[in-house]
Amino acid sequence: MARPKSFDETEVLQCAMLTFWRLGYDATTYKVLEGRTGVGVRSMHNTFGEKDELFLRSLEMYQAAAKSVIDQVFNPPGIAAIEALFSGMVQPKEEEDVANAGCLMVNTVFEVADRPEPIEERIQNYRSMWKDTFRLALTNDGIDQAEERAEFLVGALWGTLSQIRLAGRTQAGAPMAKIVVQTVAGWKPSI
Amino acid sequence: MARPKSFDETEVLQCAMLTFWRLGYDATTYKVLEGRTGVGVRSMHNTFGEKDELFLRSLEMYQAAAKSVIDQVFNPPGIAAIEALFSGMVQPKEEEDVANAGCLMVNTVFEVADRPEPIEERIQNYRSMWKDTFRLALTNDGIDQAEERAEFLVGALWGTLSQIRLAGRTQAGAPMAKIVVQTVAGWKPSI
DNA sequence: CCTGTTTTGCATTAAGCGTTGCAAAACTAA
DNA sequence: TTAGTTTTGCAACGCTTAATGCAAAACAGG
Repeated sequence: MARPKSFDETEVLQCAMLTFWRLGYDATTYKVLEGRTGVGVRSMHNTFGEKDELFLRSLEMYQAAAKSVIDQVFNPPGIAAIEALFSGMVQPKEEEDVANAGCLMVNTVFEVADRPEPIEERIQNYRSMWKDTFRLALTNDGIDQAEERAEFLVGALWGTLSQIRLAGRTQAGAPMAKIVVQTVAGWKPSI
Repeated sequence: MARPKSFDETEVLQCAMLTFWRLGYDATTYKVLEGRTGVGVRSMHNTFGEKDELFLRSLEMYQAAAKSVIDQVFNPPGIAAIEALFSGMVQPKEEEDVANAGCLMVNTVFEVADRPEPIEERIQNYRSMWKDTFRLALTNDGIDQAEERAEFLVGALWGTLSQIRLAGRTQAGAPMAKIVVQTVAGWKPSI
């Protein structure tokens, strides 16, 4: 009935998400994405709309992936899952290309100063997801003060992810970058 | 003999430094600085040259200020000084305007992806300054493994500063931002 | 083949930023 | 006052990026 798209939409979206993750918001231009996906600027703009919409959809895809990891690791929810999460973040780094990109949401907080409402809302939602996960795991194992401790754990997680990206971005931090991967239980930003 | 400048050079430089610190590299345009200092774009460009030169001089001014703080706190150099440094970072926040800007050098690592040689060199130099400071303090008190422990302390300091800026930039981190100030022993970015 | 719809490529617009040219303004020293 | 030097304001240029208009190309279905 009409001319079909020459590319897979979710595939291109994933590439955009990974590029935002690795390169940051500013450095990820439609032109850069054209170079990575082979899809023309006009076509991407046609299907994804404005840049912020593409970015928002990238954040959503990122969160969905994180959620599926949570479902695996926190099954059942408990202290053991929390331990597995944090210990899973320290691993020898094999491939050079698997960089220490940290967390897309945390990076965004650092790099994007004035965040549009939908973006900020998504970040808060993501943070809540983690806090809820921790709280449930704590209460399931009968730990008290679950609320405060969940808050503490989110702070620990996000702070750690900050440090991971910092290490990956400084020459002096290179040695650390070789043993600490931003991996969340096997989930790496292979690009 | 000739028309004099209508502004104090170091005063404007300090304003630039604080603006880079608070708003980041990108958001600090000559236009923004004109709004803050009242000095015309052309005049600033005339005296400070290209933006990267102004930024480099800002980093130098920042480091000089940090060095004078070090000279005060680490006098004499020792474990007590290290304790004073870290405990000085946790203080109730009085003025709302004193934000959690973290550390200009650390922020730059996060925000500026491709850093020119002189900028990167300055950051490394700054890091070395802190490492040397810690090493001296440790050896002066007869602590062994001073080299590794100094490296550890720099990591702890920079990581903490990352978390401080992160907290200052998220709505969810606001409660933390109220008790953790980026103050390094009384040195605040009052702007 | 033909028709209708969508994609795609090219060019363009608009905005922001760093940077520079130029001439008028401002000031000091004689 | 005058001469000489520097600052300053205005405008413009070049560049990058986001976003859009438009017409040709590509395709599915009749």
